[in-house]
Amino acid sequence: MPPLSALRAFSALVEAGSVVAAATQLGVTHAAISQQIRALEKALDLQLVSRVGRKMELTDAGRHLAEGVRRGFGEIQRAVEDVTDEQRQRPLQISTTSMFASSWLVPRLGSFRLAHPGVDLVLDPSPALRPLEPGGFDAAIRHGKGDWSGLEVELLLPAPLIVVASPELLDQANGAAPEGLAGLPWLSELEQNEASLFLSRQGVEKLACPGSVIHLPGNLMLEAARAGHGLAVVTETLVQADIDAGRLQIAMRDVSERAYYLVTRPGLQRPALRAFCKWVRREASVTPGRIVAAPRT
Amino acid sequence: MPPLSALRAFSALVEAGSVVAAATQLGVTHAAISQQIRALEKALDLQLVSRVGRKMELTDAGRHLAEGVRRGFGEIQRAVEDVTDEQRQRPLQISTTSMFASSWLVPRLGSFRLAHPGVDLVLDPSPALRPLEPGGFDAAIRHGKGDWSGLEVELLLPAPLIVVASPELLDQANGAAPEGLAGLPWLSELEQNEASLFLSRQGVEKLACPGSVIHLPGNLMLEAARAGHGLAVVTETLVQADIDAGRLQIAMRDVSERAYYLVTRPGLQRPALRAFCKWVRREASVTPGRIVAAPRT
DNA sequence: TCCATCATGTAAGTTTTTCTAACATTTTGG
DNA sequence: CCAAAATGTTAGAAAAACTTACATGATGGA
Repeated sequence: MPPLSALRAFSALVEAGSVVAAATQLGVTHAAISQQIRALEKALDLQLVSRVGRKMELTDAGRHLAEGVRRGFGEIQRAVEDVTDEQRQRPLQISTTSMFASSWLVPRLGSFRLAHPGVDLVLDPSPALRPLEPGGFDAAIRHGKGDWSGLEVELLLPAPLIVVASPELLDQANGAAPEGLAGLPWLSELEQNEASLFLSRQGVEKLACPGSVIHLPGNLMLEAARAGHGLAVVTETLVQADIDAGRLQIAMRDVSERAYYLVTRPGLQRPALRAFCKWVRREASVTPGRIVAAPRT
Repeated sequence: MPPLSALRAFSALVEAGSVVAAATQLGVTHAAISQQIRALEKALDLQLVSRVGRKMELTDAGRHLAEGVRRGFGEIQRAVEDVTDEQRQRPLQISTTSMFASSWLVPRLGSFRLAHPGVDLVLDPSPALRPLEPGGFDAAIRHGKGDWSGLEVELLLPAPLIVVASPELLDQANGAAPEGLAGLPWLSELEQNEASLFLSRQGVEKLACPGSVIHLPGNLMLEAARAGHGLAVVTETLVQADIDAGRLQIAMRDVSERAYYLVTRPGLQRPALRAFCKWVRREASVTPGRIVAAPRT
């Protein structure tokens, strides 16, 4: 094994993109970095970077090594942070979709705070699956098919996508066959989320009349749907109560098998994260995704 | 971040289990280790090991840190080996079940060697999912439900378990209803494999008469089955040719959804491994698991 | 085209870290 | 209860990593 300090210098060089930047990052002079890189290349008997003019470029071997070393140091850094006091109290950062957050997670948070009073939570309702970097997000709850490679994926709730609207609106659409839906306005979230992909898969752009798509924030969409302002694509699990109460009716359903997944980094988890995952699992099993009757019998 | 050398000393200490052993492992004196551990604990302001007499014991924080650091250094070590061994051409080590190896993998290996002449393969037909440690196995092909956490899992071939026997034997058993099978001898592999778990799940020990289970090496089992020596539990995919040719007939089938999976470590893969995985994927898609007619129509 | 500027490469000397050697301390097994 | 074996501790030696200082080469604007 080559000296670790040389590997760290190399990792910093790749991350920072230049020798001086890497030096600043590690709090040393550029000469230190330069020497370490040279020593590393000599120790491995291998060229890692090649310079064309002022531009730095990685060789294939360099790229491979950089990626592995970055991961390795990341893992170590995370482990160190986990046991260090400052990070012990760092709040759990959970990334999730805004709809899941408002409809499922937030209403249950009281139970979590009761069970784990010492753990602070930060919910980040973001559209995309944020990278679970060290120091960043601890876990994510995502909607999809569970095919995220390189991550620990655990099924929480089966959540097929459905199209809902208020009963009045559907009656008005006369039968609510797919063709009948064409004339109705669509409610769509501002950001990309679990539903927008469904809309594009189904070719809703073509179905809907121009000007009949209303964009609005996710948390307001359900209210708009209940008020009869249009069709909304949602996950069945989250609007079960509305359906049962007759406030919303199912107009269409997706055939693909989608669900909410708990996504974490493989490997170690700090105690607070373990507690959160355990809690989410239990909450999800208490309220399993129910199988409802066929739409519009 | 504490000094990396201290972390490595700590990692070695945990791995080796004692200060002297760790010192030997790193090629230094015991004093060096002792000092590094002390420095690390001071830097983290945290107790990592606690001694009761001569016995060393890890604290909770120590255990957590040790695990993370071990993973991290492992990842780094692997990356380094990948780029240094690229010249040395360490052979790919593939762990798989003996039946899959003999019936599927080996017959296709010619195509792989043709496509990648420079890559040496080592097949290890072992019953259990070997740990994919750095320097050890690169990939495994396993039979199961794909629920291996912490590993990259990719479905290769749907492979339901079935019970087969020669047509003559089944005729003799008169109808081959599950009850009719009770009197027939069972063929079983010596080692644990994809079939033995099925046997125990189905309670075959009770079904079969005492003395009527023949244990033999996996590669001989199919021949024995063809020769009419007994019932064999196999994956459908691997005996499709025998069934089509009428040499074997299906007597029972498992209901659970099982398949062969390509299992790798998450993260980086060296070029030879990437090539192998790609090849396996293509081979598997060329010969997809066919859906056959119901058994014994 | 040329020169100022900026990023990097190199070498010698200094600082810092890490290791060893030697000795002290503690525990275990006979 | 003592010898052996493992660990803890310290001062000084060895090794490493870093800084300073200077050299080289590329870039871009005058």
